[in-house]
Amino acid sequence: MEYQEAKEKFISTWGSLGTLWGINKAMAQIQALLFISTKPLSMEEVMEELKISRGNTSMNLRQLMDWGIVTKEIVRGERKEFFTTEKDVQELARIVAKERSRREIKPVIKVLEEVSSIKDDGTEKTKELIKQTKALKDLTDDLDTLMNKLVNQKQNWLTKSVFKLMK
Amino acid sequence: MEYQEAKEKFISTWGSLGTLWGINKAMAQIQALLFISTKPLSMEEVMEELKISRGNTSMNLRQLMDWGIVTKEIVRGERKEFFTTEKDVQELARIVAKERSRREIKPVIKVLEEVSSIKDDGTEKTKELIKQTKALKDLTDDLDTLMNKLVNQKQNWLTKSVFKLMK
DNA sequence: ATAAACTTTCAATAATTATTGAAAGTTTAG
DNA sequence: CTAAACTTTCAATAATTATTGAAAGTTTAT
Repeated sequence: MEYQEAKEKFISTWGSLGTLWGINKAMAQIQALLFISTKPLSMEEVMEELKISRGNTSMNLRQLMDWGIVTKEIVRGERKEFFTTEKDVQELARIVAKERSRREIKPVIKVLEEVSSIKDDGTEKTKELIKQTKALKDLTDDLDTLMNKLVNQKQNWLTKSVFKLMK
Repeated sequence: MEYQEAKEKFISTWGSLGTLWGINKAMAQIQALLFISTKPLSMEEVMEELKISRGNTSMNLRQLMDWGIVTKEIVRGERKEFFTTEKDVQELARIVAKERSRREIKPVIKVLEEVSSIKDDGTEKTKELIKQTKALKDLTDDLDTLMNKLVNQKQNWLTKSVFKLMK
């Protein structure tokens, strides 16, 4: 496999995987492109490489910046803006985990708390609703805590954690 | 909040959360409905409760069965089929984690392996592609391993794991 | 201040994904 | 075997989500 083919394969795979880590295709592809680039890229270059419109590029770069995954670079002597992504995969994973916890998991925990604390009217169906949503809330809470714990240990947290759990 | 409102809130929240665990809205809603039901439900009942068509119900129940989350129940004296979902949240999480690993993570690892093992032609960009996809592959591998380890410990695995990592 | 270089916004449109419903298929009872 | 009861399939359609491109906005150089 040649460089160009490998590059395209990587970008498209990573793009379609976007859903797995909760972002859309274009966003994931832009991030992938920056991730294997040896230098910061301009909007023009991103558009060109991925064959997407200026508007799309602009919006998705903004979202990536909102997530904290991509940052603007100033290149001296250049008028236009350049972009880079976090290059350390561990740091990347840490950012993604934190953001997903904040954006998706925390709000769900809140709803589960509300639902599971309705008044027990003594009926079987109410008891079941309370019991099951409570269990789900506890599980979600635990998963969220675990994720945040994992992710807050700097340096090789994953490897360390895997090792710990193997014992 | 009354039972009916709480129920609807739970089903719709869980439905919109579907993406987080990788399934679609209707699938997630059906699962949610079964999850808080005190008895197996027929297709008719599911359609009725969620206001969705027969075809949609049939297809999504099938998918849930493919995932191993929902099972058919035979109720004596009844011609039609009834459905139940796994009621234990830990077991549920275990099934979901395993399926996502198999369906989504493993295939990505395979692509990352292919891409990261292209011939190093000595250019900077090829080196960068190899280095970064390799790092991503290792991370994904670690996450997958961790997830499977977590999930294969029966009984309170999550609580135990959280505890372990707190030390 | 003006104009060029560049970025953002957003209504229109395209692409994708989910849903319907009716026809075809299957199973069971008699 | 036949008919009723039930389920599945799938082409058509609806709903949702992503993308475009051009106008409006911003910044910088002179």
